[in-house]
Amino acid sequence: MFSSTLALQNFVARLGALSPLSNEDAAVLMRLPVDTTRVRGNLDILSTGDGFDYACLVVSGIVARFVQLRDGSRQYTAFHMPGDMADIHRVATPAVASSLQTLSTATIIRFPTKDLKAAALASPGITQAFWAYATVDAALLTQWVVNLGRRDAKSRMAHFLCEIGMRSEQSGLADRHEFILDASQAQIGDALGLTPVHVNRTLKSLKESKLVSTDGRIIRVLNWPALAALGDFDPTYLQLDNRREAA
Amino acid sequence: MFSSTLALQNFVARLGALSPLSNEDAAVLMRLPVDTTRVRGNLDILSTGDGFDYACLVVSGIVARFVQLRDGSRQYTAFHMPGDMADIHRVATPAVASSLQTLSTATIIRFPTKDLKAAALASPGITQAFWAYATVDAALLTQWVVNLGRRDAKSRMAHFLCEIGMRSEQSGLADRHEFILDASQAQIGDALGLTPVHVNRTLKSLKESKLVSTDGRIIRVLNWPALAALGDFDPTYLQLDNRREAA
DNA sequence: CGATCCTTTGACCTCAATCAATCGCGGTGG
DNA sequence: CCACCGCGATTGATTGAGGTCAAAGGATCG
Repeated sequence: MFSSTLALQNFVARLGALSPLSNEDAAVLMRLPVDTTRVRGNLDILSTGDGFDYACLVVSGIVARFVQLRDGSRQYTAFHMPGDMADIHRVATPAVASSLQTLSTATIIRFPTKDLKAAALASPGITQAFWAYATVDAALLTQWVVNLGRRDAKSRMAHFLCEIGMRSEQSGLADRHEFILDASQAQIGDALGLTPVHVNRTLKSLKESKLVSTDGRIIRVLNWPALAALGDFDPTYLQLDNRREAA
Repeated sequence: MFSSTLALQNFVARLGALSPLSNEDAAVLMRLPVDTTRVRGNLDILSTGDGFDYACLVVSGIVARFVQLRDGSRQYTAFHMPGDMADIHRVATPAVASSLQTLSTATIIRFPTKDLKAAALASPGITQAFWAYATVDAALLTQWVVNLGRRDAKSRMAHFLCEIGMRSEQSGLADRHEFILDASQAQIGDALGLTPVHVNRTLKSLKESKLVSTDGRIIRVLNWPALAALGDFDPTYLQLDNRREAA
């Protein structure tokens, strides 16, 4: 498992990979007061302006960002995995708050927005890094748009699995060929714009094509190249630390 | 029409509405060298790392951000209207470049990324403002995801028209009840994830319901409340300057 | 005044939604 | 220990929204 410190380290390392961060900057971030909470699954983490204002770092589990429609249905707009900071954009514009929900049981660290803001104000390097981080988040959103707008169910699912696989690998918890996707098929549907039933059928079809297999919520990718091809997946947008790739 | 200076003023005013900007900061931005270009429609403005690196401010027309798939089809991920700065996120992470295309003939101002970056580095206020601006852009992306993921064609179109209407009004060029949407139905389809044929039918159906009428590329909204209700449209996410609303 | 691009409309088909039932599993109380 | 319950996964039958294919009108422009 992942400890709180490791999650924070992972986050800071990714910031540093995106934007130069001095040792002092990194140290400031690592010294932020850490308030770790275990949250049960399927719970809304109301982060909308109820006075107590925080961003949250995922330690374990998945924290999903969503928009709720009037009819009660939800569209997930991001899945935050361990090491990801959800809602960092609140530092820039508190008014644009998003709703967060745990998919399964999760561990998170709450950082008061004002602490993060103070850190940003005190150091241009930190501001730049936060912004760069938020930019990558927006790049994921962009791909999500493409996925929903232009791909059919199988291709969409393939792209989604590839993204989750790469990001699981990045978090250091798994590798792209075998990772846990701790979400129900209904939740996956709310991410992909599909009904639960069709998520099931789509997965079934991917299994029949020997692209993936599942074991509970463990996803095994049997044929990564074929899955990536089906999903038209190009990982560039994830802005992974390619220093590791080069090694 | 809109002059280059007005477009820049509009942009700086919006920045100021999102994040406090000192007079000095605003003056610095207004003094940026302005290189106005007229670009014919349907042209790609390749902004992907070909050495000459710039962000662009829209003066007239629509500049669309898109992702191109292997099969050549496109998904638009943003429509930039007059007064909008496209691609400002390049200041934070040049690696995350997006492709831009003019829909119809447009006038744009190219700002070398390095000038914007220099302005940001010189003033924390400008950095914050740029970041806040990028955050609103991401909020639009989020809505785009919801629109594609959860709404059927009529509702999707309604939401889209409401957004474009509000933003046209914001640019000072039109009002939400009558504005120019200078895009072909095929281009609208590439934004909404619909085929050109279905865009046509959807519009037809909105006209039959007396929600909108069109005259060439002029959109007239006949019943704003009904259109907004159909599209489940809540303009909060646009982060418009509500000082004007209050007046 | 042809050429080209865009809009509009019709006929047909397909992918995914909907409706409905069954199955399997982990928890829980008698 | 076992019957019961509830959630999630799975599957079948049917429907419907939107895609595809094709052709006919309008505009605009050299």
